[in-house]
Amino acid sequence: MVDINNKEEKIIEAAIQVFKEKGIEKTKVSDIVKLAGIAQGTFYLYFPSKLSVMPAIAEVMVKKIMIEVNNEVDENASISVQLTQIVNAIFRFTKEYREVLALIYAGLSTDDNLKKWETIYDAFYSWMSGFLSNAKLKGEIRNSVQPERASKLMIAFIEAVAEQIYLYDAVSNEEEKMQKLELIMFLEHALGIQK
Amino acid sequence: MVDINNKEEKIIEAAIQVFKEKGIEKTKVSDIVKLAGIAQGTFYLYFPSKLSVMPAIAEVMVKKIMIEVNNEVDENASISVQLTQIVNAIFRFTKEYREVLALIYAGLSTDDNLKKWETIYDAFYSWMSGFLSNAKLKGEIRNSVQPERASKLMIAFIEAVAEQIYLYDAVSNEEEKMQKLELIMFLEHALGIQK
Amino acid sequence: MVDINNKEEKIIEAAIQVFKEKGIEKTKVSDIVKLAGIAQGTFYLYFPSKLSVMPAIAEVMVKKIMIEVNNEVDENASISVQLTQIVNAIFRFTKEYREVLALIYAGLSTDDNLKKWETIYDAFYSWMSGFLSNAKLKGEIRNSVQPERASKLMIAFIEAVAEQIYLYDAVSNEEEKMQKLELIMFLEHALGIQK
Amino acid sequence: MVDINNKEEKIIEAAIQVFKEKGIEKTKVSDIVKLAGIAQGTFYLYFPSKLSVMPAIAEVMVKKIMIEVNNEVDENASISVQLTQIVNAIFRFTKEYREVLALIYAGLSTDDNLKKWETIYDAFYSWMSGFLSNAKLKGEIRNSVQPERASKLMIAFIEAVAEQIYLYDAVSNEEEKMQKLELIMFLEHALGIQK
DNA sequence: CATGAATGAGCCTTCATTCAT
DNA sequence: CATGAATGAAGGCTCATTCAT
Repeated sequence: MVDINNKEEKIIEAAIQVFKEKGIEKTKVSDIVKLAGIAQGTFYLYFPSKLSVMPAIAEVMVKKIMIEVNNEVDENASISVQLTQIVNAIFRFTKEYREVLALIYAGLSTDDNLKKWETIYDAFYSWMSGFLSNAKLKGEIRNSVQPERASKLMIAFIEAVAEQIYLYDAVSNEEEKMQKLELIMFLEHALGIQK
Repeated sequence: MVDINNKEEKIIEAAIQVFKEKGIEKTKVSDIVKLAGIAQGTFYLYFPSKLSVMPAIAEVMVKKIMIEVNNEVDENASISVQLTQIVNAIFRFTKEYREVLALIYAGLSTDDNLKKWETIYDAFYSWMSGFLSNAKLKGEIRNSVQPERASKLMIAFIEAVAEQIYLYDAVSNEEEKMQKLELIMFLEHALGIQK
Repeated sequence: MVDINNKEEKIIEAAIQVFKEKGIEKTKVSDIVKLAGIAQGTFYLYFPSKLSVMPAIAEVMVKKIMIEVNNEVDENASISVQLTQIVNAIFRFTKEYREVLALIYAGLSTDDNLKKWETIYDAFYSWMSGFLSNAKLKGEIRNSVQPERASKLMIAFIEAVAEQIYLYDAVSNEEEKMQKLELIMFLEHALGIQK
Repeated sequence: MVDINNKEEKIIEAAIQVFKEKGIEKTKVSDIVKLAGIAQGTFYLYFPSKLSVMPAIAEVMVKKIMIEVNNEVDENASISVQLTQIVNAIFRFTKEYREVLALIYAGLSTDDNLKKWETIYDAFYSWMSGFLSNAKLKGEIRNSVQPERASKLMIAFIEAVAEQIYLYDAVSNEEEKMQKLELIMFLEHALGIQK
C-alpha cells in the first residue's frame, strides 16, 4: 500500500534525470521508461503524452526549491542575512537544475494548455509573501512594500539573475560572486533594509 | 545594395513570424519557406540547419528592443521618468514577442554550441550600462551602483517580470498596472533614486 | 439457467453495438468490455482473440434476420406478397445493421481460419429453400427453379441490392422505393411468378 | 514526361499486389513502398494516409473489370450468349481479385469520407445500362425493364453471387458451374429473354 | 471465475535534409 | 543561385494480450 503512485513518481524522477542529461528534444520516451524500469506502454497509463510530464516536473521542482530555501534560511538571523540565504538557496538550486529549468520553460510554452505555471508557484509565492509581511511588521523593510506583489518580483528577479549566470553566461567564479553581491545590494536597497 | 541578403532577411522575418504563431516545436522548415516565398532547398543555402536561424532571430530581437527603448526614452526627462519609460518599452516588447523570446531561450539552450546569448545582448547591456553611468555621474542614483553589473541585473529583472506577467500569469489589466508600479518602485529604491 | 453464458452474450451484444458505432478498425477491446461492464481480462475468458467474436456476431445476426423475416412473412398471403415481405424484411434489417454486416464481411475475411460464413447462413438458406420448394410444389413458381441453389441466389441478390442502397449509395427515399420495386419485379420474373 | 504520376501508379499497383497477398490489416506501408521501389516518405507525398489508397484502388479495379467485360462480350452474339459472357467476365474477375475486392469493401467502410463508391462504379453502371437499353430497343428483353435501375441490380446480383462463391463458400468446381447456370437462368427469366 | 494494471512489439507518420535538374 | 521532389531515420503512441492477485 506504500507504493501508491509509485510508478508515477518513478516516471517523474526518471524524466527529470534524463531531461537533465539529454535535453528535451533528444529525450525519447524510451529513455525515460528504461530508467524508470517500466514498460513503454505504462508511461501512457500515467501521462497522456511526452510533454505532459512537464507540469508534474515543475511541481516537483517548486517543492525542491522550497525545501532548499527552508533549510537554508535561519529564522533567527537578521533580515539582511536571511536575504543572502534566500539568494544562496535559489542560486544553488538553479545551478543544480539549470537544464531542467530551461526545459520547463521550453516545455511549458511548447505544450498548449499550460498556464498552470502560476498555480505551481503559488506555494513559493506564499512563502515569500509571508517572509516579507513578517519583515514589514517588524519594521525591517520599507513600509511601502506590498508583500503579495513584491514576493513575485523578488522570486522573478533572483531566479532571472541566477539563470542569466548559470544558463546563458559563461561566467567566472569570481564574477559570479560579484554579481551575487550586486544583486543582494540591489535587493537590500529595493526593500529598504537598514543595516 | 538594396536586396543584398534579401532572401536571408526574408527567412529570418518569416521564421520570427511563424515561430510567434506556432511555437518552436510545431514550426516546420516548410512553414518558414512558404511564408518567405522561397523553395525548401533555398533555406539551406543560407542556414545550415533549422536551429541555426535562432541566433539570427535573437540578433534581430535585440535590435528591435533597442529601437523600442531608444524611441521611448526621453533624454531630457528625469531619471525617474526615464526608468518608467524603459520599463514600458521592455514590457511592450515582451508582450509583443513573448513567444519568440521563449523560443530563443529554448532554441539557444537546445542548440548545442550556443552560449552566444551573452554576445547578442551585449549591445543592450552596453546601452543600459551607459545609461546608469551617466545617471551615476549626475548623482541621480546611488554611488555604489556598479553600472556594468547593474545593467545586467536590471534587464534580467524587468524582462523576468514582464515574462511572468505576459507568459505565465493570466493577469488583469489592473493587476498588470499595479505590478508595473511595484516594479518601478522597487527599481527606484534599488538604484537609490531620489525623487 | 437464466444467466448461463450471461457474460458471453453481454460481450457479443456490446461488440455489435460498438462495431455499429465505431467500425471495426476503430473498435478497441477496451470499448467492448466497457460497454459490457466487465473487466478487460474477462473478455479473454470467453473469446481467444478480438476477431473471434466475429462468428458469434454473425450467428446472432442470422438469428435476428430470421426473426425479422418470420415476423414479416404472412404464411397465408400469395407468393407475390410474400416475396415483397421477404424483401422488406431483408431491407429493413440491412438498413439497421449495415455497419455490422460490412464488418462481418471484413472480419471474416480478415480472420484467417474462417470460411464459416456458409455454415452460419445455413439456417437462413434452409428456410428460403423450404420457401421455394413449397412454392414450387404449389406451382406458384416456375418448375425449373432449383430451390437449394436459388435460395442462395435470392439471399445474395436481395442483400446486395440493399447494401448497394444503404451502404454505398446516398439515395433518396423515392429512388429507394423505385429500386425496391424494380428488384421485386426482377425477382418475380426470375422465379416465374404468375400474378 | 512520360512518367507523370508514375510514382502514384506504382504505389497503387504495389498496394493492390501486397493487399492481395497479406490482407489489409497485415499490410504495412513499408511493404507497399518496398514493392513500389520508393522511400517511405514518398508514399505520403501522394496519399495522406494508408487507407486513402483505397478509393484509387477501387477505381483501378472498376477499370479492370470493364476491360474484362468489354473483351469478353461479342457484340454480334445473341443477348443470351452475351449475358453468359458478362457473367463469365465478372466471375473470372472476382475470382482473380477476390481478396482485393474484400479489402475494398472493408477499406471503404473503414475510411470515413467514402461514399465515393457510387461515383467509382458509374462508368460500369452506364455501360450496363446501355447494354440493357440496346437489348430493349431490339425487343430482346421484356419491355418493363428500366435500364438505369436494372443495370445496378444486375451488377449487384452477379457480383454478389460471384463473391458468395469465391469469397465465402468453399465450393467445388462442379457446384460452381451449377450455381453459375442457375444464376444465368435466373437472369434470363428476370430480363424476360426469349430463347 | 474475475480483475485491470502492466506489457512491449510494432507501425504510421513526420520532417529536417539532400541533390539532381 | 534556386528549386522542390524525394529521402529515410527516428520516435511517439496504440492496443491486443497476459498474469499476478
